[in-house]
Amino acid sequence: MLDIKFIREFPDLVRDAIAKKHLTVNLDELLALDSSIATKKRETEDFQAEANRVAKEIPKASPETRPELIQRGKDAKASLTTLEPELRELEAQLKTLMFQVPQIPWDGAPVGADETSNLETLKVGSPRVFDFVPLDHVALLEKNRWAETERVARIAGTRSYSLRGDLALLEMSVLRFAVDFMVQRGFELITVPSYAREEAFYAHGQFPSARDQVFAVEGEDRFLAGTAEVLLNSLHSGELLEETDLPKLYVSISPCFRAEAGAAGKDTRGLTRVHQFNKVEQYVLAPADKNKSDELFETMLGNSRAILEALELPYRLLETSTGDMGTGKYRMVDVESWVVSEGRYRETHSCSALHDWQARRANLRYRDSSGKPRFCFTLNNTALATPRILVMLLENHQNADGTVNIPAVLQPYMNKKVLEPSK
RNA sequence: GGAGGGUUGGCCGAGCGGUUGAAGGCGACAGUCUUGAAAACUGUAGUAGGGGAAACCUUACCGGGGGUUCGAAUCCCUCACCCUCCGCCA
Repeated sequence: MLDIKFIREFPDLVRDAIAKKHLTVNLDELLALDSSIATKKRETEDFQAEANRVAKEIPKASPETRPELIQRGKDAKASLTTLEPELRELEAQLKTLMFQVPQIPWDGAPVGADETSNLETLKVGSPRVFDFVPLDHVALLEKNRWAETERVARIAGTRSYSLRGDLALLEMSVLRFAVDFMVQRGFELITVPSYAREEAFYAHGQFPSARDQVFAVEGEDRFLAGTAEVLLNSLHSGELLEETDLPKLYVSISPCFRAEAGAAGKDTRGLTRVHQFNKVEQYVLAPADKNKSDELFETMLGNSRAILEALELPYRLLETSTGDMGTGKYRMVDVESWVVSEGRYRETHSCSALHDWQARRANLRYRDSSGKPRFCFTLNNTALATPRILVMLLENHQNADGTVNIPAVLQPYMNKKVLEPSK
């Protein structure tokens, strides 16, 4: 959500952002609604003032003048009973539109409709040259009996995964490694539920636009979160934090649920795209300072890069285009890691800065040094997500005999150097 | 699931139909005192809108939403959350 005052003052900037992000938001309607609300509000407030005035006089009034005053109060109220619902209706309409207005993307973002306009900015490490024919991760799973794909699919449906033996342990190890890594970098570990009320999804920005990506709990106002960010973003809703509390650096780990609507036929095999996965998430609540936000963005991106480097995986950075970054975002950099079997990089991390767009929705405020309440800036980034990262770990670190080497940083968690087949 | 009690400003807490945007305390800020700090004393200060050059005027907000009334923090309905007891349970 943007500040309505900002939209009034710079409608062209907003119009430009809508175009760059390839959205269809009726800004003219929004502005028209805004001005008719102003008019109606003034009218309503006049009657409210009259009603207040009368109500104040009545206790002091003589018995003779009282009936007349009460009648005036009744008249004012009668006008209000028609005006107030009209005003409420207009405000509801405005709110609907306000929820759709995007954050202004930064100047450096490539302008384009979708991911084809994303710009590769850095490549780290180079894809391994094999002296044998490498297997894809699904073949490695089968060969080593590390998964229970078919049986579990019968019970839970498609896009479900289940790991066995050393690979199940590796999943826990790599998650724990990522948590430890983030804690070492000064982030506080906080665990959160994987579900939340509708309100939190609006605050996060996923609702209303991407509602179809979210699983709903039947008969309840509860939805399964696709990321811990949904919960973290509402953690301080309604509070008035002190500037000295900021930035708040959180790392969280949670099961994440995604409906994957519209992805039918995509990545149907293996561990790349599943309905439930685990994610270690970085989330930062920052003061409303663009430079500070930029700085934190680099820090968070650096964390993800360091994790991938520790896992000895080649990766690249993509500066996400305006059409691909998402409505609320100021800037997004995707981190993609090398998938041997596909001969390409696939997204494993996504680093975003939203400035105050989310904070306005979630009502995240702090008192700045001058004592004035301000909306915070928010940022988030993946630290690590399984099982997708296992695809990269298996394929990149495989041996000719089908075994898989464990990266040095994970060996202490596994107490071994090579993943062994299950029986 | 059943039965009660609660939710008030940055925090704690009083108020339970009209003069309460809300006592009192803490914390914050400014000043007096002090070499400085503390203590003490004095003063300032809610949030979000609208109008105005300004002084200032005005509207809404006492968990969310709705209602009763000329008038609601106070009464009613509803939802959410918290606490206590009972039942069930990892």
